[in-house]
Amino acid sequence: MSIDRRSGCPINLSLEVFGDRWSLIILRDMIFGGKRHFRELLNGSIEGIASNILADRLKRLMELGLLTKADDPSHKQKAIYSLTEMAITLVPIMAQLGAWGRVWLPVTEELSIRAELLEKGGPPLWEQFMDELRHEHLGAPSKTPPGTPTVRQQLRAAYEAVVARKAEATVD
Amino acid sequence: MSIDRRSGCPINLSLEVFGDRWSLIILRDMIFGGKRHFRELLNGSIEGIASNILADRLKRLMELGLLTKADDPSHKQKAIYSLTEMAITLVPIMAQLGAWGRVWLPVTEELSIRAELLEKGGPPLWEQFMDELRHEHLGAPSKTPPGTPTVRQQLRAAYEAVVARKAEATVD
DNA sequence: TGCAACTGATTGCAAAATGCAATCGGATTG
DNA sequence: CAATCCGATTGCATTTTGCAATCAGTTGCA
Repeated sequence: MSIDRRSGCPINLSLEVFGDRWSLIILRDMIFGGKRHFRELLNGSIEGIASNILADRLKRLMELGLLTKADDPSHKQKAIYSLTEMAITLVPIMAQLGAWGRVWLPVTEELSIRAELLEKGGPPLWEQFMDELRHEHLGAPSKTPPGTPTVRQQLRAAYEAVVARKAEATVD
Repeated sequence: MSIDRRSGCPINLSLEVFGDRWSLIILRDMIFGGKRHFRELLNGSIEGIASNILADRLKRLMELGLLTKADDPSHKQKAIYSLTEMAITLVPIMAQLGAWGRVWLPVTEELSIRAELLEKGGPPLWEQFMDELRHEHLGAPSKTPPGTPTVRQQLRAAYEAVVARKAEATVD
């Protein structure tokens, strides 16, 4: 289930990592949704992944070096998954993918608001977000000045603003 | 074979477009390799796609609006495939994918030199390249000043420089 | 005129991946 | 001590993929 090296082209090799239906969805939920546990990923995502596929992909992503697994100290049978630096540096790719999809595909407003925020913020915001992820997942010291709202807070606020506005619009 | 809208998330929808093993490879060969005919794509790529898969993906990419097909006036049964604007704007994604793969995956130098050039050139070079692609595939007037070396020429020159250096190194 | 080579595909078939539902043993909660 | 939650695993039907062979129409050349 590891890489089979169809060719040494970077685009081909990248595709061998997440050129399937689920790997990038799982990483999206971990990066943007903050999901760390099996059940969160299983029930939390809109798309509804099957548990056997999830188990298989988590294993595969660990073998490829994108995730690590550790025991959750608070709960003996709970495992906590962490992003590695390799996975965290996917943020710019996710941002570009989101920006492209927003332009060309029938995205829904609630779900594309995050992509819009990331697009507007540009590389500086991506860097801040990666810094936060390194802090959460790798225990690295955060470089962002205290008091700055986190990117995840901004993402959540933007999402809820859209939902609230939509609810209001249906009342009118 | 069209999009099934598992969810309206931009990343999910993007994955439904090219979250398979071949679609992005075909687009890569058209964008970077300048391939326009069935046989060029079939025999030209390093990875070796099967003809039925190629036919299926070309059809699918046309249905999704990423490619168009036209008769080649010089040859009654030759078809010429063109990139649409939707496909041309994948260049930044390709660049980011290449940059990521170059850092984290066992790429070969000959095949990653293009990714390196695109990374070093940054967004201005991507824009120039997209402009050239619009000229080639959509018949748009080119905005790049005359005399400027095309990006494809630069890509080719960089590739051949690596190959030549490697050949020399084995002689020494 | 004849024929080989080339054009964009199509067909048949085996193997692999996917999706779904049910289930597992251990841990925790009430 | 029963119910629930934990990260998975199993069995099975469906779908997708990969490979080899083949297709009919077109072209170049003798």
